[in-house]
Amino acid sequence: MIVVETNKTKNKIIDAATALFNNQGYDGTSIREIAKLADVNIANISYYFNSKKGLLEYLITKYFEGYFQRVDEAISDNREKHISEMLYCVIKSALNYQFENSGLTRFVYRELSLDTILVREIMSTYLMREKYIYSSILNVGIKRGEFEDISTSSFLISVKSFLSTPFLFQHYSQEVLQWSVQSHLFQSKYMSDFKLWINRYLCINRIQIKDEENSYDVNDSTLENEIAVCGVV
Amino acid sequence: MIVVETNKTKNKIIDAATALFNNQGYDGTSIREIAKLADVNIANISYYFNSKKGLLEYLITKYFEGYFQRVDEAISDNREKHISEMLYCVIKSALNYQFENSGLTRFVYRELSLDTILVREIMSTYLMREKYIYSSILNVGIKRGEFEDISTSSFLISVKSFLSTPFLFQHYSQEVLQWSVQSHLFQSKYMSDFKLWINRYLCINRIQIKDEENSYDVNDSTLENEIAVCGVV
Amino acid sequence: MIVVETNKTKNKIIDAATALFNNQGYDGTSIREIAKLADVNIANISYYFNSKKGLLEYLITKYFEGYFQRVDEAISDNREKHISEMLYCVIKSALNYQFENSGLTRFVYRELSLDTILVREIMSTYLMREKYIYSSILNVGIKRGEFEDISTSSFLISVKSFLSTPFLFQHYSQEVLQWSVQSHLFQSKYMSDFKLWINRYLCINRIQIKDEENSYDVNDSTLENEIAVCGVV
Amino acid sequence: MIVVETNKTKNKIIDAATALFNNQGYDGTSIREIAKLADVNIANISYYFNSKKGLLEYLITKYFEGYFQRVDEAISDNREKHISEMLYCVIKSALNYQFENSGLTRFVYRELSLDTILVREIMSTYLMREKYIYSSILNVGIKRGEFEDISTSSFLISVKSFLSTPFLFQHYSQEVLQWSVQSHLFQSKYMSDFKLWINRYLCINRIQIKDEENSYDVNDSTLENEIAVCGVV
DNA sequence: GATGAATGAGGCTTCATTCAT
DNA sequence: TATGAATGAAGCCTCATTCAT
Repeated sequence: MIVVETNKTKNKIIDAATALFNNQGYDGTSIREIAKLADVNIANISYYFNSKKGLLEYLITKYFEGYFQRVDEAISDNREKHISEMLYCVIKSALNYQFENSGLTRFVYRELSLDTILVREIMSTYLMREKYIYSSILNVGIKRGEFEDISTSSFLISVKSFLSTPFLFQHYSQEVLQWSVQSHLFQSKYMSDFKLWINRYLCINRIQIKDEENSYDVNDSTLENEIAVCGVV
Repeated sequence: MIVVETNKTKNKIIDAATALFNNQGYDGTSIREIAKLADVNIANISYYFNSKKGLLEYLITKYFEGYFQRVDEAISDNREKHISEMLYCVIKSALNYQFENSGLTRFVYRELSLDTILVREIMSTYLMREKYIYSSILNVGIKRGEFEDISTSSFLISVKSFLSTPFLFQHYSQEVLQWSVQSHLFQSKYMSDFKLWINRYLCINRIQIKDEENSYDVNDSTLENEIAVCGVV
Repeated sequence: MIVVETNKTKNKIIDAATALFNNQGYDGTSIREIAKLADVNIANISYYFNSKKGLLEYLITKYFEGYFQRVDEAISDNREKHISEMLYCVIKSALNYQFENSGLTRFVYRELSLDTILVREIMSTYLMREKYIYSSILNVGIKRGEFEDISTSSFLISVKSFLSTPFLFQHYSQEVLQWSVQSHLFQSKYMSDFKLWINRYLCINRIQIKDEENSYDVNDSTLENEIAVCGVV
Repeated sequence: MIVVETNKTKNKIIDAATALFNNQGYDGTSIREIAKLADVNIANISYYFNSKKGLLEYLITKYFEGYFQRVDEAISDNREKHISEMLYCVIKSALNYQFENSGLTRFVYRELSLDTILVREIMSTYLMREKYIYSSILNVGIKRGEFEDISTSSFLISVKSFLSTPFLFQHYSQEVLQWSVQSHLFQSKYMSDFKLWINRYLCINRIQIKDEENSYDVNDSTLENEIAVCGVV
């Protein structure tokens, strides 16, 4: 019996490229390095992705496809809830996806801060789509009288800022703050901060957002201790 | 009378490099491009900065020296005030500095998200110093009973996130949100959001932060109109 | 039948580099020139030798490996003979090797007169090994009572001088003396001079060194004529 | 009173250039290095010598002028003596000059092993003149019946080899043989070897060459000890 | 599928030199 | 006499890519 290994080489390239792009940036990484880390012949990169740029586009596309899949699922799964709860769940799903693909995520956010043709293309497709999703949620909330009447821009900048910070400052957190954004603790705390934000900034009347999986409570003494151990508090 | 032109060529290089690094990233920019944009011979980059890396280090150093000068001034000028007012003024000064040097700023924030030796050095010097400054303000506030007892890490990540977002998402704001973060309107609004954050998250008792220069009022109808024109609201 | 062409490009580079290094010196030759003379793309030098310095090291290593192979063979083949005969045969082999690779040889001798790290490394390996070989021969000769008790240093400097002169003064011989050190005549005469040196300086009792291949006799009238033709005598 | 310092800067350049050309070769040395070692502005090299090549030519010319001055003096001073004694004294003077300028000497010998236009020019002038001098001495010796009838070429190659070896193998002697060719001991021994060469190869009847200054005797026990100390014997 | 050879373009840096002062 | 600014050319090397196998 022959076990078909679905494209071992291709996956090795993807993993190596993600790691290197993440740490050194796209332009700071050569395909030579990628091939070496992947333990693969250089020509394979051209073979599978046509070019270095093709590899970049593949990774970004892969990132956004996964992102929207997760976000769309979250929307479907939370149709029935209050709009603030839905927003919470959507952002939580998005953030979870990002944490599961943190290397890819940091790299994509960094790359999107450039002014290139590729970036402009991404903005006019994926980011427009994302804007549509989040602004729709906002508008529904406003219409239903759940949310304050804040501008789409303010809302979106806040959301994007919230989603990107753990990744763009990942290295800073580790080196300067000695605090791992990858830890479960951080992620719980970060989500509860978002809950706070929804309540204090967005909602007209405070509501109780239920969060089954993650029953993190800021006053939970166990966690307090964990934080203390981290030497952060 | 002799007019001293302080090193025209060097400044032309600095300006060109800042613009290109800002848009294309450090690794995405060649010294040939810089020399061409600066309308200067390529060898001058070596002459003035030794190497491309030397130019990078010069710009980053220049950025942080200006940053700390502004921040230190703000601290000196606001010694007498409430600590929450002081925090507000310091952040405002920092943000003003960044807006005045927005190209340099975006570039520095992006570069700091990499894992390089240079970045590690910067973190262990400039960012440690910055951490010391902001965490001192936080601790004083906590001791005086003005601030909630939140962790240094949470505080710093919020501050860094606040300071960086307008720059890292500058292009996104323009292309996707059609909203210029460079506008006076945005900057006023952004500062008033920070005032809100201090009051709602940080301060135990809400206080009235006075801000002479910037008497921006969210309900000011003129500005509302301006926003409408921007097509954002 | 498949004819294996052992790396045509690599060999073309080697030949071109040898010729140019020989005439212009290592530092006086650019890899552009080498590539041009070899009729090969410049990047192949990096591809096959990593760097220009790598090419240099390759050539020097190649030279010494060939040199010691020849010398070791000569030693093995002449174990049974008198030590003075053995010395003669070893030096003859070495000199023959050098004449067969005269371009490489001149270049290596010239390069070894520099004070570089590479030269120091070569000295502590290859030249130490060479010293060991020749000084062993000397010591055996002294112990057996065949050779005078002269110092290792004097002996080695004489030997090195003898081996290098035809190459370091090759150009001088041609231009100033109109005498080709590459000619069979020169080489025969040079070896017979060495025979003389062994007899007059080194050996306590004059012996008759037999030299099958090279039955050159200084009084041979044919050769005298050849010399006359050369316009040297 | 103003003391005229005869061109301090020029001399600093000459010294630095000699040292660096000696160790790294002409092509291996940049004018930047020279200027730095001389602690002088780069432009001064162009100012005093027009170009790097001009500096090279200046040094080589300087070398040969000094060389011929010494040789001519030796010839004048020893007109009355036996021709073999004269030869001895001339070579001794030449060698002394070379030892006094050993840096320059090694560098010149190395450079002359190249095939450049400059070298060809030097050969057709200085080296032709040198050839004339030494071959005249040889011919006079032959005519007078003092010397064997050997070819000019053989004679000149031997002489050149003798004059150059201590310099071209200077580094080799130090590193491999642990023997300083700069020492007075070496130079004495080397001259007495030359005396031997004259007697055994060149002269028909052995003569006693008198050498006032340098009464070195191979059997002198003091020197034997000195040699022993050097660890060479 | 995967590879090693080979390439042209362009990377950064250093070169020797010039010129106004 | 001496210098700092500035330059064009060339240095070596690495880049991403192609192609025959």
